[in-house]
Amino acid sequence: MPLAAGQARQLLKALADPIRIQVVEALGGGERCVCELTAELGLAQSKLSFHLKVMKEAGLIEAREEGRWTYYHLQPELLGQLGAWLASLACQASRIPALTCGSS
Amino acid sequence: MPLAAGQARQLLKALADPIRIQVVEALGGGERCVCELTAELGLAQSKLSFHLKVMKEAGLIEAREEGRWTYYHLQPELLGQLGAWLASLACQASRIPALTCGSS
DNA sequence: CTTTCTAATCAATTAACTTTGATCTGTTTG
DNA sequence: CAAACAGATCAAAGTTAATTGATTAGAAAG
Repeated sequence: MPLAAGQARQLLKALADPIRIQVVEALGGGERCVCELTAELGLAQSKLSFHLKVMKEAGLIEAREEGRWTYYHLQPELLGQLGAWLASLACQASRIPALTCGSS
Repeated sequence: MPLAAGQARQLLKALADPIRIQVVEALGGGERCVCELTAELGLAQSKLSFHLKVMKEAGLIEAREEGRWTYYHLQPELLGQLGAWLASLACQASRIPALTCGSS
């Protein structure tokens, strides 16, 4: 059982936003501090901070404080579990063997 | 390249709702008509209709009309692609080999 | 052809989420 | 310790999404 529906919902909501997708993709390249993210994505500090909070509360990302900087990184387990949850739904709806239905 | 970020966003938004997750799970068990879904989920007809529309516009589900009934079913390809997109993000963030990173 | 049934749509309300600018806290530097 | 910096937080405003009840359209049955 990969993930409860309630937690899946919170993760999906935390991902279902263009800015937050950009953040996830940026963090896919490795840990970033907030100042790097504001520069890379061209966002106001407080706006980014809001979105980081939503993502952190969903468990999608984690913060690491170092001096006066805060570094964020993806929390890959939950992302993977969400992917598996979706893949298993897709598999229920069609028996395409390439999709690793509910196994592992 | 599993899925564009923009389409992923629309799919995620279409999934990020408790009612719509219930619908997806119900449709995971196979095609259902609207009247069955209203009964199973205990929803007002117009409320369900609204959510079905959101999901259909995202490409998550498809409708099939038959007489005076409309049957809905999952569109497994997009679900699978979304799962793959998430899994590849998870893989970027950690080299857990069990997650089929970007392959196939 | 009128009634009934399924389901979509619409307008109005309500609720949820985002953005913005300001302020506040903690950290480093001079 | 004062100034500068990184970030979080907050309240107000703006925007988007969801709920509700009523209406509408098409299909089947009487």
